Amino acid sequence: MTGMSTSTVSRALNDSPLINDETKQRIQSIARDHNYQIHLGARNFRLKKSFVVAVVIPIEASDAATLTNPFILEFIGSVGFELRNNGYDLLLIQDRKINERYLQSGLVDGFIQLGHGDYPILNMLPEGTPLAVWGPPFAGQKYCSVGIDNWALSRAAIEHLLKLGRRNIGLITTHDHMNVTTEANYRLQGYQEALRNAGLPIDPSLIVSTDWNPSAGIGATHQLIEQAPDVDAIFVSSGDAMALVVMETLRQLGRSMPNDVAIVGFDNSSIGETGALPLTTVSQEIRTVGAKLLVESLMRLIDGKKASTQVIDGKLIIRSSCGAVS
Amino acid sequence: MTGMSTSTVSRALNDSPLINDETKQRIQSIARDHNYQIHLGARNFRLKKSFVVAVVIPIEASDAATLTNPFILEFIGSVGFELRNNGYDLLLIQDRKINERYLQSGLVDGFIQLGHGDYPILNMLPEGTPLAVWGPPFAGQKYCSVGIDNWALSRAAIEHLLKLGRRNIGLITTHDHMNVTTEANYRLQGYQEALRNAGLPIDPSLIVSTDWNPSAGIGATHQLIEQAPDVDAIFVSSGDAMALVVMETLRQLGRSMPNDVAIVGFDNSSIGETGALPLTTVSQEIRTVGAKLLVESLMRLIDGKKASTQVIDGKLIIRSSCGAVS
DNA sequence: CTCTGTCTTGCAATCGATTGCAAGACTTTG
DNA sequence: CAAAGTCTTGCAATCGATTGCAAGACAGAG
Repeated sequence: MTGMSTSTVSRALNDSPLINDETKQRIQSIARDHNYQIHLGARNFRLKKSFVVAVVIPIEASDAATLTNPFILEFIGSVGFELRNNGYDLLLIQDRKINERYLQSGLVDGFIQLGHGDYPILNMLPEGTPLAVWGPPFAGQKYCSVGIDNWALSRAAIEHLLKLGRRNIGLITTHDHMNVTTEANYRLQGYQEALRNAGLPIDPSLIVSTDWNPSAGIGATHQLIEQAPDVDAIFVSSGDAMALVVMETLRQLGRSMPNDVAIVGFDNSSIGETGALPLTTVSQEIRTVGAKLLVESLMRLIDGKKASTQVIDGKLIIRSSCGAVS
Repeated sequence: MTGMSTSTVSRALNDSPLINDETKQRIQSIARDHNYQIHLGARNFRLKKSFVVAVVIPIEASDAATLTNPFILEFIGSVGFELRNNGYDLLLIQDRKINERYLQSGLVDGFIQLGHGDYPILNMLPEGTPLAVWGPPFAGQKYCSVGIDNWALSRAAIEHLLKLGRRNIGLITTHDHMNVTTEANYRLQGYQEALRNAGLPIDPSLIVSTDWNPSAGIGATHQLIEQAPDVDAIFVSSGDAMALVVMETLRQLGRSMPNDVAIVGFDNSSIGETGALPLTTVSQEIRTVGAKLLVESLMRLIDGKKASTQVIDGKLIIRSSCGAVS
């Protein structure tokens, strides 16, 4: 050692006011010279903190589709950036639900989950579990979430198409869209509300559901064209990656865009920006606002404070895949 | 407690042969009933292990391009899957280089890094640092890496184009391609070797370098077409995402594919598969082989064994973006 | 010179597990 | 019945930090 006791050294390194300035300097410089690294495992154990947050992402190696979703990487990257700004590390958990084991075992201080996953499970968590979920609020939800208003933004997307004179607007959604506690359902509701407000009927043949895999857009497009040959716009609410596949399939089917069919996607992925026809889409603003609020909320919860569910402003980003405004 | 001492309980839960079977059952069932969770922080502290691996990925929130690279998500997902199979968690570190602090402080047991990053830095790490890097081997490298033979596969890609009768083959690469310890350089070497073997000159006007952002493909394509108007094939060695942008730009410039220009990409991202013109590309086989070997190597290093650098078989995946074989 | 108060520093407990060693109970053998 | 051996269990140290409390050194006041 430095001739001092461990308590003095500990206090010196933590810049405690109890320690004489001179001693402090000396100890700190010795630590520096010897390239001393505090053992965070021991420290965290003693302090009952880990300074690690579990980020729960529904990707599975067995399911190629999930490893393909560009929104997920953007989510991980921007949340990780905000966590680091707050002095936390990111433990990535590939699962559809949070596992309390990580919290109870002292491995992490809290959870951030992408999507509500299995909604009832989250609601049954013990009170006080620090958890911030990315997604829109649902009725009766007992935990904190941050997300855009999927319903309103979907309505805005459809209203945009209506304003452009489109009348046979198709919807491509995911199989879970009838489950009330899903984003897909909110997007469906927004779609339906916009049509109702415009006095148009809800035509079931204009609605097609698929799984999450972007390539499922091929079959969905064929099905939609078959069921509703006069479709003049498609809202691909399952994301931009699938929207690109839909556009390509339409092209092969001899439909021109945006003239014959206008397209709107979801997520504002960069892949939609530089394609053949830049994609009109809904931005979730995860990188600009979402990640920051999500992490801020979790930090409050970890500190034992309250954090309320927030709805942030998304954006309808208008590019040429819908044609010019008429 | 259960009436037993902590040592007995500890041994019972760890299924030690020292403990009477009956006692063991009783303790285990009590633990189950009380929903006991071992405190891994304490255990890991005692055992001087963390069962966490740091995965170092060069993504930055400030740099949108990196959050866009589809290969990165595939890498994270498949490495995470393999780690979990080995009982390890994944700590995501967004940086271009590993930080020994994580190891010394007991937070992680080892590192997996995507790409060699700053090659000399890795070579100066203290011996015994458990590190497995994804990438091709470089001369004088002192650490373990796993990756495909970028040189050979690039040569194979060009040979494929030559066989199809292409003679003015362009290369889009990244700015670091003249640095000998980069993948970009290996890809350049493969390109040049194939041309040399075919008795063709290396024409500098056929080589254009860009940054990593896929949208940089627009400018690169314009530059290439201007410098070499008779280009009849382009090897986009910077990845499939950029290859798609290049194809779109060519289309806008009035070139038809694959007739006027054949295209080969890199990484075999799913976005290239379902596009207008399915993309011929080089697969790094990360999901099928790479992640497994990478994690296996790291496990050996963590156990104090040796792990040798490996070159795995990549694949040239032939789709229609080069036209039919003539 | 003594008493009190301020500054520094060290002692020792603590966090929650694991584990070498000792010791008690019980069984087997001579 | 005693000695030796086998099975179980508990004691206590340990991992590397933090921190409440005690105690020593020193200065200033009375």
